[in-house]
Amino acid sequence: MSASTKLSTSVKALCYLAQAYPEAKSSAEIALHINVNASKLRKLLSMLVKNDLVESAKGTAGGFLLKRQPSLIHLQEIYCSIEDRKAFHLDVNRKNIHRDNVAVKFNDFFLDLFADIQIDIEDKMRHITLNTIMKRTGIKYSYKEK
Amino acid sequence: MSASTKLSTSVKALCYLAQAYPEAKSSAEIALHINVNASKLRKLLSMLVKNDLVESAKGTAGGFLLKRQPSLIHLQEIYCSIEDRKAFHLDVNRKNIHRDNVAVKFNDFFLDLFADIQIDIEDKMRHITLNTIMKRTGIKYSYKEK
DNA sequence: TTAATATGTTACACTTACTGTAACAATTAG
DNA sequence: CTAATTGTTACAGTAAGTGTAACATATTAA
Repeated sequence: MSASTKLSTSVKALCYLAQAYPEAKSSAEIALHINVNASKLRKLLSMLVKNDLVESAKGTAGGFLLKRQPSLIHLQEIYCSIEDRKAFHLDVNRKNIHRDNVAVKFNDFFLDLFADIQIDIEDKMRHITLNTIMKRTGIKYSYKEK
Repeated sequence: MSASTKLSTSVKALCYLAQAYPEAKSSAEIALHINVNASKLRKLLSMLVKNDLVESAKGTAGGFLLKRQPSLIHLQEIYCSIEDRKAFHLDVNRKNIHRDNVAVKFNDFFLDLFADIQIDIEDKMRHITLNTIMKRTGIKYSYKEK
């Protein structure tokens, strides 16, 4: 699953949970609704659980529940929860990093550049909340305090 | 070869050509110097030739030659020459794009977002020239008009 | 004309990564 | 105890990436 697919799948699932709130939804039901494999979805959701965006309960009446209201969940959190490898992953050739000083400086240069780019991307995402996305896509907003 | 590896390899090769200017260098010699496979390097260089950053000559006295001075070559050109797939390649699930209106709006949302990010990345790269990189990495600048 | 050299492209075997699905242990509720 | 559910692992099948070699094309020099 590419980074973009993972991100959009996660967002769709979160929107669905916001809609369903405060009712918990099973991975099977979410998967059916957003048209992905339930097992795959559980992998994504488990990461969102670890990052405190979603809570989960096992067992008969279990399922997934949004842990925060949509206006307090931004895209950067979602992205960082599901993706540790960066968009512009640095895999500059490390074989010759000890060859000479110039190779090291090249490496440092690109490392800095890619880090900068990564910061820009995350800044952009930090300003987009789940709420924004729901309004933009016309999803009915039914999250209210328990 | 990942996007970042392709980019840094290309930049190293271009710096070497700037250094060697106006002498043409063969792929074998460049490859030896920057420690990559010559055939692979030729693939990259052929793309730079098509995008007018480098000129090439076949035959005995052939090789590759920088076509523009380093201050007039910026990273965005190099990046776009060797990479048509975008850093944040959109492959949002297209299977269910016809399912309903919400899926279409989700798709549009992410398409816009990723396009924005791409523009930011390319803007950043547009402000970095080969000259900048050479200075930063301490490579001697020996490009002069023929 | 022939030999040598170089680019540009194709091919191919090898390996690695991705994909989709299933399976199952752990946990919970009734 | 049974049914349901999460969270994780496994696995076969497929796709993608990797490194190298091979070769057609072009050019120069002898």
